[in-house]
Amino acid sequence: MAKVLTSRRKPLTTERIVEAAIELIDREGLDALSMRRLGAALGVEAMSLYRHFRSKALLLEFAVGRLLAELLLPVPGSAPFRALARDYRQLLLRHPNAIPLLATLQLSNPGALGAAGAVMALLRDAGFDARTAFHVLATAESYVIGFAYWEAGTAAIRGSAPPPLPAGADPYIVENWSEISGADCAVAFEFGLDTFVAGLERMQSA
Amino acid sequence: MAKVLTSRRKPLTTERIVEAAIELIDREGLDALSMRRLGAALGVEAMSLYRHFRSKALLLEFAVGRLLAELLLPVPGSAPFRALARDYRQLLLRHPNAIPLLATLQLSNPGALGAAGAVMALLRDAGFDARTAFHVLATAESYVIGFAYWEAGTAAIRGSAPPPLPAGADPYIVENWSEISGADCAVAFEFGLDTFVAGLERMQSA
DNA sequence: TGTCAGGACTTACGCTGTAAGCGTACGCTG
DNA sequence: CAGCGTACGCTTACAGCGTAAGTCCTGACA
Repeated sequence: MAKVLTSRRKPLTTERIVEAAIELIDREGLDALSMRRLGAALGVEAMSLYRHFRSKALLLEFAVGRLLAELLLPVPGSAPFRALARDYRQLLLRHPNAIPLLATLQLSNPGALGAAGAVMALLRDAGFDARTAFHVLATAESYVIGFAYWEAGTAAIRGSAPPPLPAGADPYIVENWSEISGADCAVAFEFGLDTFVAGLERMQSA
Repeated sequence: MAKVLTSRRKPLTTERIVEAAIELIDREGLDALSMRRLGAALGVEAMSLYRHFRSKALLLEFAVGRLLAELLLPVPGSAPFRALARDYRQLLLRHPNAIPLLATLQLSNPGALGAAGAVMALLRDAGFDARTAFHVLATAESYVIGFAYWEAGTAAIRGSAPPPLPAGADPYIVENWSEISGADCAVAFEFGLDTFVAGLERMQSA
């Protein structure tokens, strides 16, 4: 099985392809990831990639798994619930072009299952039953993913200078436009996180 | 300006195009919306659409605006905060194929600005300052959008029968697989909403 | 040395968004 | 009623996409 390639060209492997795909997505965006361009980045023709992945969709699935592996999964016994959400957010900030990929991931993806398992174990240790833990997981994941989209959708109004107010906006928005356009995403994220955790504690104590 | 077309063909208008686009997305999915197919649905060539929209992206922006118009915006004085989130969720459930469109909408979109203004006015009446109202809006929108993705990403495991457990899953997941795969999305959504509102109340009273 | 197989390459098809230019028929003006 | 301007739909064309099918080279082993 051991290959000794004397050829100058490094052999194509699934790992190398996935790595290059993520690199290309990070650098040039999701739309820039075409099989031809990915091949070119690897010094290879597009069709050669199909030796290793049946389809582009499958390749992307592997890329998602690879990205999720960057998550620092919680050590059992620790209770870094906030830290976990923050860590996931950091992952999305490191790979903003991959957000749609992570948003549409299926729970059946091995990487996702691994992460979900770790989080649920954490929540079990905190005293949640399985179904509630699943709900908490759903809520947290929803929030982090949704917030990433919110951040992208409001990025345009967060330029250094308060941008020109779009015409026809609601009076209350006009009145507070500088306040709004000056909002800090990190603060906004923490606000939602605090609110959610406060709600969890209140419901747990009730 | 008034046109009296004696021709048999109804004239193309931006409204008719947007309507047809949404119809096509709902019926056949976002990927099925190509300029050629949209043209065909309207009895027209693809390039004719460019008389009315400079690009496909612009057309989609209008479609988003049109979809947001379906939202039942709150009457000032009422306090249907939960109802608003639910209403947005219902919109996404009515147009599941358009979720990526609504997720990536820019706040500069007139439809989005209108909705945001109404929600912020509602929050002001409830006693929030502008910045906090903006944070609440961000959190709520994030949650609803993110939850739609969660729902899509877990749809596969919610078949009528507990689906085959993927190999290599975490033991805790294996143990509670039936509990997990039997989870009800409506219940999960309400759980997160309750948690969030409870947190808001607690932070407001503190 | 002969054979085999794995992996990269070539070609080709139907699809995409859209730039550029053409033709026609309507509605206004004289 | 004649003629014109222009709004608007049509045609052609191009580069790029995912990928099915088939070819060919090269290294490994008998």
